[in-house]
Amino acid sequence: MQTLKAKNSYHHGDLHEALLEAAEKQLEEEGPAGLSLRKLGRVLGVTPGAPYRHFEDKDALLAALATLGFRRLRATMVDGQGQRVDGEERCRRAGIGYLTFASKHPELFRLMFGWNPAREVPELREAGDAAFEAFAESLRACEEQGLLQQSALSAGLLAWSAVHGAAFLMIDDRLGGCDVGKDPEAVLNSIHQSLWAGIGKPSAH
Amino acid sequence: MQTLKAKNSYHHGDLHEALLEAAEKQLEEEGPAGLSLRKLGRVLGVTPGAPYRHFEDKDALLAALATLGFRRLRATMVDGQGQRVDGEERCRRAGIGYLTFASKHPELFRLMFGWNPAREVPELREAGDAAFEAFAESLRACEEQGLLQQSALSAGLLAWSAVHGAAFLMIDDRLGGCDVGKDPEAVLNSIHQSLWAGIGKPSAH
DNA sequence: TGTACATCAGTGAACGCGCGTTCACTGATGTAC
DNA sequence: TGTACATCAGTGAACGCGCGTTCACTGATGTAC
Repeated sequence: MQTLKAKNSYHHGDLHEALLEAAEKQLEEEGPAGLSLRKLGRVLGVTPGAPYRHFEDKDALLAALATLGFRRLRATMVDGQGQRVDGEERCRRAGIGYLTFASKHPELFRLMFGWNPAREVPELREAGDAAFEAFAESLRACEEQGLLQQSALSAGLLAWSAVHGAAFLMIDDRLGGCDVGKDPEAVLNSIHQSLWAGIGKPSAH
Repeated sequence: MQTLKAKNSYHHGDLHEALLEAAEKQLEEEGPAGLSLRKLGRVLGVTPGAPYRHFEDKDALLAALATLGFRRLRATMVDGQGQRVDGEERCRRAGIGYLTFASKHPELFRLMFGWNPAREVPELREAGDAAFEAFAESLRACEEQGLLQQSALSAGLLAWSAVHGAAFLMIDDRLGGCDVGKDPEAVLNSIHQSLWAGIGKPSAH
């Protein structure tokens, strides 16, 4: 078994991993249109055919990249949540994780959500659903603690929509008019606050 | 002056408009990767060079398309709002307009928000800002009527985020787990309800 | 420990493709008189 | 109303490009004995 690149050999060592890394870099730097298998090969010092030993075609690479992204998004949210804090704080932290991920990897984030592979890739959808689950869990924690005035499902629709939308508006640089900047935590705190208390005057209801 | 296609002539009549229409159709049917100037020419029965009489390059066409999309999005929201209804109902209707637009023109919607032209196109950004303004106006109406418990700006961040996020989740078909379907009005009503009243128990605050 | 051999991950050359864009051109249109 | 002419919106051919993908191949790797 070898994990490092073998010297004096045209074997790369771990081209599979290297391709994914380089693809992410290329995606972030040049956008989806700038991502090509040939360029990847060039960057890694490998011939154009080499990637096909590791991915069936370009779509498969893209799907793997998106899947990986979802897993990292989930991890970012889960790791941030903690176990010893109450539900509301868990939600807040999950939201911050979400926005932080989006602002650090905007193109990957767009790929994950905007792109659909030509053929179905079950693990991709599963990874996406699992990411949403991390969010849903924090809401169910709230529900169990009696913090919600509605079902976790219904609150989740709004909460996820809000965080997801804020992520896009942030990376598209459309939050100029609002007084929060592009700082994930600031954006999330504003949203969280309004979300929790509602925007309407209580008296009106 | 002529508005109809001249017969027995290679002059198209209104190639500019026809290009935009065909481009939108191509975009919706085959996604952004399937949109090419050459194919547009082919579809319209015109040589590959012809489009360059009307658009400097491909980016310019795309920018024009996105600009047009923002104007229509704004119109959809404004037309739906009405003048004789109260602020909250105006918000609701603007939101429905937003979601309806996204679900009818998902690829255009993605182009409008996800794509950034290589060079700055002022009218594009203006059109985008104007669309947001339609939203903001309905919130200011609420503010004037004393319906909000916070500034229209701060409520607007959440409201816009929520509607924007819901639009993306809807067109990406990620709302399967939530009990609303893909119907714009149903999705918006759920969001609207939670948004207005808040998701947290009042007692907790 | 040494050797024979199957497997694996690369090579390198080639394929066909569709694309964006340019350019000298020409026929149609609209205008000035 | 008729004519000369400038402008305009097309033509058609060509350019170079980078791409995805295939394929027969070969050198390196790891394993069975």
